[in-house]
Amino acid sequence: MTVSRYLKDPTTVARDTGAKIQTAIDEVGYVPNRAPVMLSQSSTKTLGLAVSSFSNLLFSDLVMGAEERARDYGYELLITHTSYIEEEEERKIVQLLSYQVDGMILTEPHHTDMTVKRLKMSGVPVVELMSILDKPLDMNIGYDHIKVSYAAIKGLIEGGRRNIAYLRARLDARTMDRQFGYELACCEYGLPTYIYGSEIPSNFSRGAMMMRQALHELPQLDAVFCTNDDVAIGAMLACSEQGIKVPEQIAVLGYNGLDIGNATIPRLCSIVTARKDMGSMAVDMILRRLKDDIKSEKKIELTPMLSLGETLNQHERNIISRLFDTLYAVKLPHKGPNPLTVHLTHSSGLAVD
Amino acid sequence: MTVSRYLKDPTTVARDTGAKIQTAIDEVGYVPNRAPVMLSQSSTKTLGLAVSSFSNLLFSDLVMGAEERARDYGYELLITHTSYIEEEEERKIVQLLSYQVDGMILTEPHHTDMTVKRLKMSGVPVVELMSILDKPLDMNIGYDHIKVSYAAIKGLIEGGRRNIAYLRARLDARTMDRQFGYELACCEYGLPTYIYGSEIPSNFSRGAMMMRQALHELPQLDAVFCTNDDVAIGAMLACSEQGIKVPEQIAVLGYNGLDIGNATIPRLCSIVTARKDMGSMAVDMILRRLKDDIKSEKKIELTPMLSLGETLNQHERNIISRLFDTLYAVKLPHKGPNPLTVHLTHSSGLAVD
DNA sequence: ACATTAGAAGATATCGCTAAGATGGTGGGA
DNA sequence: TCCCACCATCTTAGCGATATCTTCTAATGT
Repeated sequence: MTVSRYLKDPTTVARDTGAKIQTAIDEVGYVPNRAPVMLSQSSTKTLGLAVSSFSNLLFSDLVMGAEERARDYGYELLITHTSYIEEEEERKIVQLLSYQVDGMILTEPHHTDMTVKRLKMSGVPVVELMSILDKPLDMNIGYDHIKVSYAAIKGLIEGGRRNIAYLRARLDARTMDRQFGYELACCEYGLPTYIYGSEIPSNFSRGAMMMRQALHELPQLDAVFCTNDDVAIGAMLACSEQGIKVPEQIAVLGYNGLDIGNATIPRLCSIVTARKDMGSMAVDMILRRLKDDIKSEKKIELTPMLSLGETLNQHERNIISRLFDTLYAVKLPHKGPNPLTVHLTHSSGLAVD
Repeated sequence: MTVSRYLKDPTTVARDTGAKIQTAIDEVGYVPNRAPVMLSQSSTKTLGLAVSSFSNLLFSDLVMGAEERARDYGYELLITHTSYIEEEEERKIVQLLSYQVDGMILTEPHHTDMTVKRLKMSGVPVVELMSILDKPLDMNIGYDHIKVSYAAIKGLIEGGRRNIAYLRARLDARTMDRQFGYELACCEYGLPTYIYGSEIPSNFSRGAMMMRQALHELPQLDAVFCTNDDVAIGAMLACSEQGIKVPEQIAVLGYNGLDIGNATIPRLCSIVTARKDMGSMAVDMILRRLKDDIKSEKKIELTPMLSLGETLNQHERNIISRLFDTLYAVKLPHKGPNPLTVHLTHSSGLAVD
């Protein structure tokens, strides 16, 4: 008991007793067993985070954001990945719950029935990240990828592009959302849609291969919308290989705004998502809920930005940026500054414990 | 108790009792608490894996290899990352040990004294991956990056290159090993060394920037050895931007053999490390140790391969490949097939439980 | 010298699961 | 009819940290 008290707060123990304890701890390399804490009903100061993949750089930023914020408040993360598969997510969520996490952050929009039941019954706060959902399990932060893509394609069209292809990779939910927004915009303007997908498992090469195929089949092609930046870089490589000028002949638009896009010449123009911020905001949301159980914020829809890359011309970038702003003004209940900023300012004043 | 028995093996319980239990479990979304298992001294069927980073694709392959193999034997992984920092590794290893893991896989070669003590005293099997170490904590699988780099540079020199630069990124141990091998080879042939490093935090852009600087300062440059494939791709982009022909004017050699390198034109020639295999071999090693405590294999030095990329010419690739083979023949105690193959064949017959 | 008190250390019970052993209830054979 | 065997289920104890309560120790004032 004295040891326990010493570990929690050394000043509650007599000085020389504390010294003896510390010596013994160093001697044997003692590490507390957290099982008893998990057994008692008390908080484990641990949050679970199930990202879709470790091989997509998208999620490493998210992990960093969540982990930094969690550490600020004395929380730890248990991080796992679901491979974009519902059944895998189910397994991993069982694992996380079995460790008695205090909260859970998820990045996939769809879950098995059993997963939903377990999360509801466990009573832990849950944040679903990445996409805005119609019926979130609990809390939700993300983008409406349909609307975002619709606005981006609309911007390309209003900027003068007429034959826009969509290059997609893995068939996850977000890829389909983007496709839907793309089709919506093309349809509205009576323009044709060209969709390319490939089964080669590599995003980078996949992008190049799809682009080669598109260039081969569509001499009239003047823009490509890529489901992510890896695919977009691949597409750019294919263009440069065939001597096609970007953006003069073909515009290339990426999604997520990963660092990669800043290394190419020209730099890739991409729809930037606030990955790190989503991670830290999710932790904030959960901790606030744990602290005073106020269900204030349940859903935060974010507005993307457009990166400064030159694979769209200036005029097109301006149009899309303006459409993104409209998007936001239309969607949110009241006008005001960017919701991201509002939230971060607000939450930075959050005091947990 | 009956519930416990049912969960472990449903046939040990009367059929209708089992049905009632299952109904109740589904009803409440029951998830077992693993704290009691952690409390008792019994195996948790859990291994800890501390990779250096989630933002390096290198490690996602490693995670996949380890996780698949672990699952085959009914084990789970707790995955965390150390940001290449010893103190961060110390924190994360305390976390993993506090969960009573049965084994530990690490990817960093250096540890704090306290970390070493804790691992030793905990008695869990430890595998250090990536580099061959002089004094491994316990078991060890990896490459001798000094020798590998030395052989690669020697091959470039014997192939006719005279002004070879080394482009490095983060100053981790493996980067320094590669630099040492590079310097050794250049020194042996009386050739100058040119080392470029940058503080820009992005690997991809960093590679391009370093290469631009090298091209500017070194008109005589005829080869670059890159500490990883991200940097190498960046270097290739810089070459293509300045109209420099690869490999005719400048050879580019990468390290790790990530998929990215197969999407470029020409494809990147890279030193391929068996990342996924290292993950699964590490799990094998630990499970074998746990099973029968035979300390048979303690250290496995792997031989790299050279990818088929065209950023070196055929002649150069042949020389380096031959040197890699020599490397292996020299190093291992007896001649024979590639140790990787040997091991995998052997371990695939491993029966745990 | 003794009473009082603050401060330090100890005792106890608890969490959920499971190994091992105990108990209960049924059917079949003598 | 009685007893035993067997299968199904129940009881008990124990893992390690900690909240709470109790006990011990030593120093101070009178």
